[in-house]
Order: sequence, then structure tokens, then C-alpha cells
Amino acid sequence: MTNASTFAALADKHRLEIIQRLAHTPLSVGTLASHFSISRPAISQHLKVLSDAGLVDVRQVGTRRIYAINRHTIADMRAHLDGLWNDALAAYADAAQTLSEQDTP
Amino acid sequence: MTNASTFAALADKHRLEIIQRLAHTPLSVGTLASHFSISRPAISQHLKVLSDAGLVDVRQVGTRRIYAINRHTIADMRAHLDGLWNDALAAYADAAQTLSEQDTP
DNA sequence: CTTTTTGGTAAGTCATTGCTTACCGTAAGC
DNA sequence: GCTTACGGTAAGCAATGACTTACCAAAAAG
Repeated sequence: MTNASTFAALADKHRLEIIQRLAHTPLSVGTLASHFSISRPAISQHLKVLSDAGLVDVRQVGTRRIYAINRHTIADMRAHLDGLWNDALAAYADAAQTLSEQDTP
Repeated sequence: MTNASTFAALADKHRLEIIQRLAHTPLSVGTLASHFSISRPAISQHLKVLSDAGLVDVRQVGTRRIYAINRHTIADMRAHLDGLWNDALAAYADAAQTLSEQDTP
């Protein structure tokens, strides 16, 4: 289910870049953090937000934790936007036919 | 261009509902506000955020301001998610072939 | 011209968020 | 066993965000 909190997870520029990097390849926390100017704990906190939103998955490999993007959630978001898109298209088709809407009394 | 601020605009549950309503039909500020429990100025402030993000457009009709969804921005977001999606799929395809990634030394 | 409707904006408040440093637990290497 | 690498979590702080009430400007109605 895609709700506001799913978008909120992508609302931060660092988290968006994390997702973009993980979309290319799964990465450990340390490797991920090395690409950013903020501290490693900050990255950990961002990963927790992304994980809670279901956008990333983790697997433990030795002492490392490898984070990867969750394709299902991305697919859900895409489907959600498709719904908005279709509604908007339908509304515009209606508006072209009838001029009277809820707000044109 | 879709960046973090575009997602941030959808990160609030009230703004997400505004977008969903506007996706069905364009509405005035007052009509929109009547569906929410928060004040009209709060709706105005949300509409400003959505407008700044390019997600909605306005047109003046008499004393009213009719807000409508911007199909271009929705299309951009969809394309952006498609990019993430494709990257993720490609990464998984690679991982199936070669086991050595950046984080499997 | 005066009144009403509509809605944008300012000021202030309270909660949330993103960051830091410090600390602690766990797995691997010696 | 002890040490090192890795990373999650707590505490505290500054900045941002979502709301409120109060006010003001512009178009329509009388």
C-alpha cells in the first residue's frame, strides 16, 4: 500500500540518493556512507526510515549489513501514480465534454 | 525534473488527499477545504507547496481560484520511478550472473 | 459606493526531523 | 581468550514544518 509515508521516505535528498545508489547495486552501510558528507549514523537513520517504509531490504553478511532496494514497493508506487494519472486524464476528458463541474455553478 | 522536493510535496497526508481529489476534478480552495478538518488557510498553504512543486496549476474564475492537477509533473514522477525500477531490475540481473559486487570483496 | 465572498499572507506556537557525538553489541581474525 | 571492523541506538540540539488566528486585497452583488 502506498501512502504519504512512502513518499515521505523519498522526500529527503540524501534518502533519494541512497535509493538511487541502491537501485544500481546493493551496498553495505559503510560503503554507502563513504559517498556522503554526513556521518555514518545519519546514514543508518536514513536506512531505518527507508526500511520502515518498505523501500529497502537488508541481509546480514558477516559483520556487514547489505541493503537492497525493494522492487515490490517501487512497483506499488508506480501503480499508485498510474492511478492518479488515469484519474487526471479522465477528469480532463470529462471537462472537455461538460463544462459544469463541482466548482462551476 | 523530479527531485526530493517533488516527493516532499506528496509526503503529507493532507496534501496527498488534495492531489487525489484534484485528480478527479478541479476544485476551488473553499470547496476543497470543506472536505478537510483543518482550516482554510492551512489548505492554502498546502496548495502553495503543491504549486511550488509544479504538481498543481491555478486559474482565476471571478473571486475563486480553481486548482487542477498538473499532468506533466505526474508524468515526470512516473518516468523517474520507471528509471529506479529499471535500474533495480538491471542490478538484479547482474547479481544473478556475477556474484562479485562492490560490496562482496 | 458599500457589502459580501473568496482566498492569500503574516505572526506565533508546538511537534517533527535531520544531524551530531558517544556508546554498545556482534561477527571475524589473530 | 583479545582486538578490530561494522553498524544499530540513545541523547541532545538546531532547523524545519504544520497548524492556528488575525488581517488584508480583489472581484461580484446590491
